[in-house]
Amino acid sequence: MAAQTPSFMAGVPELLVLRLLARREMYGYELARLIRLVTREAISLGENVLYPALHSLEARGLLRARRRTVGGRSRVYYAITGAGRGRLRDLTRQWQRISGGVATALAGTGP
Amino acid sequence: MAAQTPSFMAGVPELLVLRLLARREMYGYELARLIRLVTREAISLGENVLYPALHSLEARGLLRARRRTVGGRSRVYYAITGAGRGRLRDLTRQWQRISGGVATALAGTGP
DNA sequence: GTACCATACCTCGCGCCGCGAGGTATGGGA
DNA sequence: TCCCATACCTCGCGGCGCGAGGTATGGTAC
Repeated sequence: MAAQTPSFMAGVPELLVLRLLARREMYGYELARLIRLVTREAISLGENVLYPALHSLEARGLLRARRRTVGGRSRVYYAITGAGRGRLRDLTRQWQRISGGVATALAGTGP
Repeated sequence: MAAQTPSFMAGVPELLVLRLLARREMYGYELARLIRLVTREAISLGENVLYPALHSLEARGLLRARRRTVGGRSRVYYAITGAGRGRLRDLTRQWQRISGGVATALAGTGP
């Protein structure tokens, strides 16, 4: 098990993307910046992580994509679907269970 | 990206094992039960996860293993090393950063 | 007008790691 | 004798983050 640089990041991009798109439609680059902002720099998703994630989510029917041109710039806007919202609920529950469990374990007595 | 059943578990076994062994020496089977107990059933590590993790941690010098026979049963006891404690500090910091970031993002306004 | 940076999108491949599925051996109670 | 809890183990799949790279355009500075 256990990498030199263990991630704790598995599944997090999917969760954050769904969560932010549940508020409003956005495009990739915007999402990347917002994630840094909303996590107070704690989490920064590279575009090599973000774009494949968006494509996968779209292919699975959790997002819908449409290309728009705004101010001479072509952007791909993503919106969450009904299935996406269901998935978001599941992931949120799972995240809270796991992170709660770890928090409890870390809080135990000892150094 | 994104599996059907996304884990949120990456790195967690390593973190929990180091944390519990920082309290006292233990053997694998005992660890498995204690993790379920200490996380209030939120996290359950299968032995297919736990044993490879222990072997990897030992190979990397973060744990020390010794075989003991107790009550007619042969057990492999693991103890954390100095390097292991350093690693535990790093992992704990990383975990708090990531999980804090996610919590902040999830807490944002809107469903 | 051309150099440069921010914007905005993309792909390939590596390597890690959880996890399902399976296996072995022993002690003790029904 | 059967069966369960204890106690250890391995193999292989598949997902996914991430490093490293690539393309194209608009606006600003020199």
